[in-house]
Amino acid sequence: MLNQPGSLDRVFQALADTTRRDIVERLIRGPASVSELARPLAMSLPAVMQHLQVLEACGLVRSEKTGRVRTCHIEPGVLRTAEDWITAQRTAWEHRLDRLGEYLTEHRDSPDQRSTP
Amino acid sequence: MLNQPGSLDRVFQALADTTRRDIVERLIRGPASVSELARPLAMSLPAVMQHLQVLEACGLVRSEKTGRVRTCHIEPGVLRTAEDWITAQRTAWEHRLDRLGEYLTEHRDSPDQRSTP
DNA sequence: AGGTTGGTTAAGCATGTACTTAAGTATTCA
DNA sequence: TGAATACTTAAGTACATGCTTAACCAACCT
Repeated sequence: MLNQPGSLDRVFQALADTTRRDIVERLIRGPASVSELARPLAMSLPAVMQHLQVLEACGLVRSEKTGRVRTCHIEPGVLRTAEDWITAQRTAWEHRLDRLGEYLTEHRDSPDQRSTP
Repeated sequence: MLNQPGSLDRVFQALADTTRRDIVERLIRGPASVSELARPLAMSLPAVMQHLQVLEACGLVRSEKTGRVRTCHIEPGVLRTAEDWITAQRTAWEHRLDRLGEYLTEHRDSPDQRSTP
């Protein structure tokens, strides 16, 4: 749908870090403030903020500040774009296997060897 | 199943690059040699080799050399591990929405405001 | 044998990533 | 008002990434 060219790059990049995936898993269970997110993580607050910026930059997380506390929550739609790409590949793979199977049963008795039909 | 701790890190990292996703999309349609993979890509052969090393390091791609040509093919199981993580998050999110919906209909007439039930 | 094809290794370079510490700025509470 | 809380900004560092070019090796072909 509304996918800029480098959009998948950023989403997969964001997910390629345990800390960031932990943050996503936490936010899936409900919104949280920055320091709530930081509490279980073994790193400084600024480091957590930088992870949050990565997650916001790719649209996985939104946040708004009220008073002095910033509350973060997920935007689950972006997870879909990543999931969709992977699913598309896997289903393409399975279709290929199906076609390969058809080919093999059709040519069951002719022993000609080609690399890939 | 057999997931080392940093395994998802490597898979998502591998997918976080357009060139590498292009290689995966190509290999989904069937095995290919290194130079077949390199042909449509606007970069040197060594650069392609390095991308292939990343894809092999995370188990997304296997390759074997016969004669002087190395043939690459996908290992679709690893795509599953990435897909599974994302799917798990999305379903957790949907369950949360369901629980939230139940809560709201049950307390439809009591206007007490809590942040997250 | 000698050249071409297909891949590999090594080294170097510019940028990006994942932190750190130190020093801010607003809010809220006592 | 003045201290504690909740972030924010800036700057610096160490290491990883994504390329490049140059040189090299091992089939194959003629």
